[in-house]
Amino acid sequence: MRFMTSLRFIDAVAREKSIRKAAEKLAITSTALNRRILQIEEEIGQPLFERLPSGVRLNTAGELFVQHIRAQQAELARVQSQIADLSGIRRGHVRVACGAETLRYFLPDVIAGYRAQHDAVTFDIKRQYGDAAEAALESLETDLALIFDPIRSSDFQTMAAARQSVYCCMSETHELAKLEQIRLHHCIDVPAILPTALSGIRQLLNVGLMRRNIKFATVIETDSQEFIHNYLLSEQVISFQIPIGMPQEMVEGRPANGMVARPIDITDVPEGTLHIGHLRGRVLPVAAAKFLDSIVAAVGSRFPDQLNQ
Amino acid sequence: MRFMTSLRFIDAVAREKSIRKAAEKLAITSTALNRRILQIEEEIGQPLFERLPSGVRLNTAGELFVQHIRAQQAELARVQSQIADLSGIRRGHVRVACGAETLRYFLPDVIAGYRAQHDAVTFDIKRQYGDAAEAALESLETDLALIFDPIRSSDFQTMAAARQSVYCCMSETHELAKLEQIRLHHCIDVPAILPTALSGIRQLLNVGLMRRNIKFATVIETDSQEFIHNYLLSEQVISFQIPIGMPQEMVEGRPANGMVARPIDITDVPEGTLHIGHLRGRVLPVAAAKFLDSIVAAVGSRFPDQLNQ
DNA sequence: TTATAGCGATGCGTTTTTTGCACCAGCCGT
DNA sequence: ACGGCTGGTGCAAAAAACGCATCGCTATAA
Repeated sequence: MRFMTSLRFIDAVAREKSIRKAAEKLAITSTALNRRILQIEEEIGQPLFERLPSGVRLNTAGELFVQHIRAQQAELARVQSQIADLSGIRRGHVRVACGAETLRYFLPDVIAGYRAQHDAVTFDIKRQYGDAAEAALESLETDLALIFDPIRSSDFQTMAAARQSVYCCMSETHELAKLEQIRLHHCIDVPAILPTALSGIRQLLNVGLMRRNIKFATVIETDSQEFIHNYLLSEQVISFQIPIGMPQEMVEGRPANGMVARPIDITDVPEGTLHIGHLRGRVLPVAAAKFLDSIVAAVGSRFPDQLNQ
Repeated sequence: MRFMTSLRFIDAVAREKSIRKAAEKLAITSTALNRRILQIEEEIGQPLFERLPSGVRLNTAGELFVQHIRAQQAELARVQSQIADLSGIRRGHVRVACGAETLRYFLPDVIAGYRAQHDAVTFDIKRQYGDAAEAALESLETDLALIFDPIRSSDFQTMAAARQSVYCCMSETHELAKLEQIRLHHCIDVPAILPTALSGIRQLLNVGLMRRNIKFATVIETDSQEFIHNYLLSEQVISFQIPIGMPQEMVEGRPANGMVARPIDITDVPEGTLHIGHLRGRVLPVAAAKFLDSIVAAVGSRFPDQLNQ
């Protein structure tokens, strides 16, 4: 979009906090970029950036203006999507921020289902922890977020929610696999591989551990579910997951790919909530709104007991 | 604002329904304007205008896009005003649509009071009947509206309201001036000068006339309050007005400039409501918001019995 | 202290974009 | 059939944007 160029440039400089760096990313020279910015500042009537020896930084006016630019970009995207929609071709682009839990089985499934009907819609999936996802929503970098506990900002509008209890995962040959249900005291000094402290699952676990004053023998801490998944088969360790992050047969207690899952007593580790929603007050582009409908429907069919708004 | 040029042009063409006419207004050639539009249409991916032999007309996509352009312009104005505001100088521009009633005494008074404090704020006052004012709000051509009955659109957000009963105005030498209160049957066949059928006052009068099956001897029908005002002194005719359209002493029954006002029994002619507000959901520019505060305060002090929201 | 490297700003010649003129094709009412 | 209106197009001139070289400044390192 030609008429957005200057605005996009300002946004880029605001992000990079440097004209030269932004210019490089935008594939133009710093002088051209610099002059565009000077020109806009002149039109506004006052500077938008503070000039520091190490680069630039938004001043108060700049903050306001950049906020406007981002809102404007999101609005334009929405209108474009709406226009594309009425010509029959449902094309568009959806940006999703989600945690590792939904990334593994749930999202690929829902997206594949959606794209089977609307193959002109493209996706941008970003794995982000709760607060980063919320920040991305607020800066309009993302349209939808799937966050597993906790929600901090009141600007998050939940469109669907699912209660999720924590399961203990391990190789089917693991000692604890013989139990129907796991209590935390079973896990004392059992070698465990845990997600990082930022993850919602980890935070729920911590609640239980603190309450009962229990410690795992934490072998590895990682933010890679891929790694956890593979490692469970290489050593007799336990790990933790919520239903939406597991294949259906594992949730039902049967082994899958050599692994099994056993529920943890909820008196030991409380349930968490998976929140699915967007920035409060935002009107989503058509594609994003329709895709959100798909997600809500998918959550509803996988967890029919849940109350969705 | 350089980056808005193309958008402003499209808006102009949409208004003029002709590229050549719009080009003339914008002081450029039609070819330049034509090419800008073709370019944007190409970027959007589909035409925004239908080409007719007599000019152009927005198609559905164009409607959506122009709506976006106007919202975007209003938003930009708001942000600019906000930026200007934080640099201390409260400058800005406020666009008001109002009926004839508030135009005479009320608005000049409030605006003068406001400008005494903020002389960098400029005003654009448009006299418009109710539905035209509401349309102007919706197309973002105006910021505030003061409408005297009835409100049709649910997109109008009332920020202050005042109940207003109708008064009968006449020369102080008029026969009816001797009465304390006027009943409609007093006015049978009395020569009267009336506002046009679009005015709120006229509509309230019609209610009473229909109910009692009474007719005035309508001498003149006009939309000019100025004319009515002057004519009352030239011939023994009656006219009608609401308190906000009269000087204080007239409301209290004393003569002003050779004229007096007498209340009409509200069982004959119902009270109406003066609505002051803006487009629902719209965030007003700083100047407009502050000025609205002034209006609300002024209404509150003139009509202290009224319930303002 | 000097040297250096990084930053944004600016003068100037070049390239790209936009504009205006002249003109075309189509439609409408007379 | 005509004149008058519409939007669209080829081409040359005007204007804007761009890239290069360079300046002044500051922070960091030697």
